Formats: sequence, C-alpha cells, structure tokens
Amino acid sequence: MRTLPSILHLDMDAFFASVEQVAKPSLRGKPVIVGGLGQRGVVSTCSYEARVFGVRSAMATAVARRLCPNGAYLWPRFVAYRDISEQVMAMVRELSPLVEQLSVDEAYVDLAAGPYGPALAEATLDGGAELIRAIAEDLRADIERATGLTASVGAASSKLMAKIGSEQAKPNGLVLVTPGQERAVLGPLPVRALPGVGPATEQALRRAGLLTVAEVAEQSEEEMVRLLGRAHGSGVSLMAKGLDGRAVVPDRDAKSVSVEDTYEVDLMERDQVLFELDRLAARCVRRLKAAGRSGRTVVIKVRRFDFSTLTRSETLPGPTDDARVIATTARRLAEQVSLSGGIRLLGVGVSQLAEYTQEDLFAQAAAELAEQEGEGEGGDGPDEPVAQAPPTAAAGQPFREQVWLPGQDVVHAEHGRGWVQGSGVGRVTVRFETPDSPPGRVRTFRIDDAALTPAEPLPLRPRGALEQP
DNA sequence: TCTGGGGTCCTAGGACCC
DNA sequence: TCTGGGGTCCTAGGACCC
Repeated sequence: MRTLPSILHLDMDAFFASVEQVAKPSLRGKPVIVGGLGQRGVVSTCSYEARVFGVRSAMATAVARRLCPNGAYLWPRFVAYRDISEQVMAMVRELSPLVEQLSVDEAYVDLAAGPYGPALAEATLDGGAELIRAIAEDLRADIERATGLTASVGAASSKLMAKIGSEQAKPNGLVLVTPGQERAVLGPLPVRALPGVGPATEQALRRAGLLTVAEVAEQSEEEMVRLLGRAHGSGVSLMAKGLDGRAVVPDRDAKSVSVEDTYEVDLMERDQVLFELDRLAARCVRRLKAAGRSGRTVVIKVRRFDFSTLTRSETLPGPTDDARVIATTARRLAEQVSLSGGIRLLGVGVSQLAEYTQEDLFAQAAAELAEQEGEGEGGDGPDEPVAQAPPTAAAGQPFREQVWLPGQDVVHAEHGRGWVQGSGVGRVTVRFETPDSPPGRVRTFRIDDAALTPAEPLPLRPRGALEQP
C-alpha cells in the first residue's frame, strides 16, 4: 500500500438538486426534489434543505410529497447534468490521466500518475500530505468557480478510504485520511459504511452480532467467508481491516446496454406487452448503435403487479444490432412468462457486446424470411421495429399534444428564457429566470401557446466568465 | 407511503466436451 | 458395465451501487 494519501475520491454534493438550484435562482435555499414525478416515481436526489424533512434518495416520490409538501418537485434534466459532469471531469483529468469515473458525479483520481507524481515521490510524509490537501482544495474551488456547485473530496492511500473520506467530508468538505489511521477511522462506523455492504449483508452480519466495522475486523477471514460466501466474505473482511490494494482503473467499456419502463398502470393485455417490447427494443438498439456496439445475448425483464421480478435471456449465434432481430427475440422470450395479474415494468437489454458490428448474417436471414412471408413492408429502414399500433393509442392522430414537465427549460417569444413550474387543466406555469438573473416572475399560458417552446439547458456560468479577471 | 433506471459482479446448476 | 474430473458456456437470480 502506498505511503501517501494520493488517491482522491471526488463526489459532487446532492448533484442533480444542486444543479437545479444554481440554474433556477428562485430555488436556492429551498427544498428541491429531483426524480420521477408520476404515481410510481422515486426520488433521485434531493437538496439538503429537503433532507431536513426526511426526504431521501430512492424514496417513493409520493412519500416525499407527504414529508415535504412545499418542496419543488422537478423531473431530471439529464442533458444538463451530463454537460456539467463533462466540465467537472475535464478539470479532474488535469490532475492525472488515471481517472476512474464511477457515475456522472463521482470519480477516483490517482495523483501519483499525474503531473504532481514526481513532486509527491520526493515529498516527506507531512509535505506530501500538505501538497495533496492543497491540490484537492484547489480542485474544489475550481469546480465551484466554474459551475457554482460544491464537491466533497476524500484523500487516502486506498480507494476504500478515499471514498469513506469523501462521505465524511460531505457537504462541501475535504477529509484526508492519514496513512496508518485507516482502522481508527473505520472501526466505529456501522458495517453499512463499507462499500458493498447493503441491506442483505447488514442483516447477515447483524445475525452474527456484528454491528460495527471494528467487530467485523476482529473476525477471521474464514469466518467472514462462512457468513457471506467466498468473494464477498473475503472482500468485506479485508476492507474492514482497512486493507485495499485495488488500483484506480481508467474507464472500461460497457458490458451491457438496457432500457426499461415502469408503467403508470399495469399492462394487462398480451398485445400491449408485445407492443411495448418492440418500442423498448428499438430504444435499446438506438443506444447500442450510438455506442457503435452489437450484442449477442438478449434479455427481457418483467416485473409483475406484485413487484416480483424475473428475467429471461437468449444467446444468439452471433452479435447483432438489428432492431427486428432483438424485438423478435424479446417477443419469443416473453412467451415464456405468465402475464396474468398485470405487468408493472418491462425491460429489454443486450449483453455479450462485441467491439464493433460484424457482418450480421443473422439479421440478413431474418429480413429475407420476413420478406418471403410478406411482412416486409417496413423494408424502408432496418431500424423499424416489428410493431403494430398499440390498442390504446389514438391511431391516425399525427400530432401529439405538447407535454410540459416541471423543471423543463423553455423560451417564450416575448418573455425570454424560463422553466416550467407546473401544468394542468390546459395551462402551463413558467418562471422566467436564468442562472445569472435574480429570482424571476411567474406567468401562466395556454399549453398550446405558440410563443412558448422547449429550449436547451443554459450553462451554469455565462460563457466567457472564466476568462475575466 | 410504496417502491426508477442504468449498470456491475457473483453464485449455482445444467449442458456439453475432452 | 459402470464411473471420472475439469473446463467452458448458458441461464436465472440476487446483491449492490449511483
């Protein structure tokens, strides 16, 4: 294990909710909840003001609304989050090429592999720690200057302790774990603080009378393997003792691509299920193609009315990125499951991904077969799913009514930029403000007002702001 | 009050091959 | 006539993470 705390773990504070507070001045200092807003939605992220009311990530939004009825409830704006994430990660990469991004708002950095590596290699223990502390504080300040967002950082000589450190630093802090202090820091924490210990592992450990990390650390590795299984047991045993030699690994290629939908109302009809599988297959293929990959194993996921969940998979003779092939495979898999009682969620995924699309003989054969059988009228595009019109859809209606989602960016011909605060009964309410404006005024329009249109997210800081002194 | 969507990794049993 | 052991692939499910 390294002698200096040269691994950083960066974690943005309440990322989605904080982005919304910076983008929407009227929400600063207020409880903000970002997540699914439908009947079956859950909270993705909430602001610290909302946490005071007991709101948490992964909580049903319906529960959050009871706890915090006056919060601002917003749909996620993933495009905006991704843009900001790229901006932040670019700053992180200036510290080292060895960056392992864990999600949009989290990454490990190995400073020893970057421009500060040589200086750190020659530094004393105290000097090195001080340099690392300065680097981490500069990073946090740079991120806040560029985005208005705060980040927390843990610095340690292992990924495990860097992650524990950033958790303890939250919000808007830095915790440096001095090498040698690992067990002292970990010992008093509940076992759940260890990454990889979730509800099931916590229960298994509780049954064995182990509540804290220190208590786990006193057990032999063999005992932990007996309790938790081979891989998990030895992993937890080592972590509890503060031992973690895992390297920071630059980002690997994805191993699967999947899409899924939870329906507001359970699907009851076989035709509905087949129609939705076609749509999901088409969406999955779009993502697959965007990534320039193809896959060999098709998986469907079915969650029933009672939340019981199952998967069925089929491995094809070769990789494909053909929507027709994936949709027909998904349909075939669906025939193996009972739909009685209703379907709450459907998913379609592809794994065993190939680096790039090979000559897709399997898709060609399927297309030829379809043509022979006279089903080939959709030969105008290979992406066309084998879908029929949904039984519930308003067939023959070419225009879809504009849907306005709370949080959505809009622009009005007369009033300029703003965001949707709410909509209903033929009206949409918009607050006109931007990241660099004072809190804005609210106006209400007809939902079909031609002067109101959806807009792209604005940057959180005006362009060019960083160039100014 | 009722549980999202996108992933990763591990385990275990059966098929199949040598 | 009965009986091997190991390796790999496929499938299904579960735990966990953000």
